[in-house]
Amino acid sequence: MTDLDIAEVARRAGVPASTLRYYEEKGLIASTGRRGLRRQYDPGVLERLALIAMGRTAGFSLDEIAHTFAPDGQPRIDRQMLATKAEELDRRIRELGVLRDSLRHAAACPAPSHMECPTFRRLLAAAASGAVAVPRRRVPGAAVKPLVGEGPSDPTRIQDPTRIQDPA
Amino acid sequence: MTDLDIAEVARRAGVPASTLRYYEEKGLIASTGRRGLRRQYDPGVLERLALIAMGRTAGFSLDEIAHTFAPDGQPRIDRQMLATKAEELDRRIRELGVLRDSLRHAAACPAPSHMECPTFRRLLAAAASGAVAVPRRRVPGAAVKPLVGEGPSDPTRIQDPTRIQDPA
DNA sequence: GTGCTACTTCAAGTCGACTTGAGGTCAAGT
DNA sequence: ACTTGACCTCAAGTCGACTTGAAGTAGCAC
Repeated sequence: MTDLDIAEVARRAGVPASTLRYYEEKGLIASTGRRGLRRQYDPGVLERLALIAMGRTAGFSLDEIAHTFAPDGQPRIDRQMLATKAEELDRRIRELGVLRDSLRHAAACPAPSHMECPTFRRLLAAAASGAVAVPRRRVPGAAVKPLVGEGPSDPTRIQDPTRIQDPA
Repeated sequence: MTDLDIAEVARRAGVPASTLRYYEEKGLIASTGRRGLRRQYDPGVLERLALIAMGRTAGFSLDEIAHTFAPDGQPRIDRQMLATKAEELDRRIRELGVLRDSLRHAAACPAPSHMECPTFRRLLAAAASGAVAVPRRRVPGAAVKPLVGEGPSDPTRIQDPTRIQDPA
């Protein structure tokens, strides 16, 4: 048999064996059997792990990733969902671009205090205005909320209006 | 006095009051005093909160952000650190770009199974090869590791070689 | 002076993705 | 046969950034 030992899979995939057990528990991967106690894996698991890793960095949760695998194990990918995620990612990329520029500017700006630098303040305002949002407990690329359309409304309110405790 | 009540700050900054208390506890913000029990804040706290939000989305932890405020409360920003963070962000942005393209392709690709699509497999390989890494418990933009340079070495090994349990 | 209510404190809980530890098992080498 | 050592299971712990809940308090309207 060409099956791989869990240690071998761990080595090749660059993840600890404990993670493989965890993934198995979550239904993300499956072992082909045991040799003694030890899990054996089909080499194809490496591809699957790569897919999982990719999904993770794209901002999917393990549960979401699990759902993109059809019952038969083949990746049954919801194209609409992918497109949606791609858009979220795209938005996030642009946000981070603004941030990166802000950081670069702040690093180069000669103003003694950054708060006195108009450019920095402008970037700060942009960041605060909701153009940039911080994902709530989620991996990197994940977007936060649909960012409901706001008109040129109340400039005193920044960020997400849904999370207010006392709207009175 | 023009000080703001905690509820007002919460409303304007778009964060729950509990978060403000938490930030105060962590030393990120300070109240100017109390009216009765209630915290009062200088309006400048809004700017500071914006700064904090920006730092968060740039991938700083709250502790790191706290350090970028000098004891006197003025943002004393380490330019070198900013430049470093900007670079990390830049790298992350490029990674996410690859991911986004992968997702878009997968969404558009007519191949019945994505695993049979050469383009998808190529992107997958790129993702698995370490070109894209998933930040370990860290907010969005944070980079993971310096990604030590690898030559055209063993193509069977993917990801981070330092996290192996059983190197035997 | 009595409520109402939004605040207060402090401890504990939550979430996701794993990791760690204790105690046990088994294939292989000597 | 015995030892070794990497695997096994299962429960519990970790990390960061908050949130939640219980129990208490003070400003303001009446």
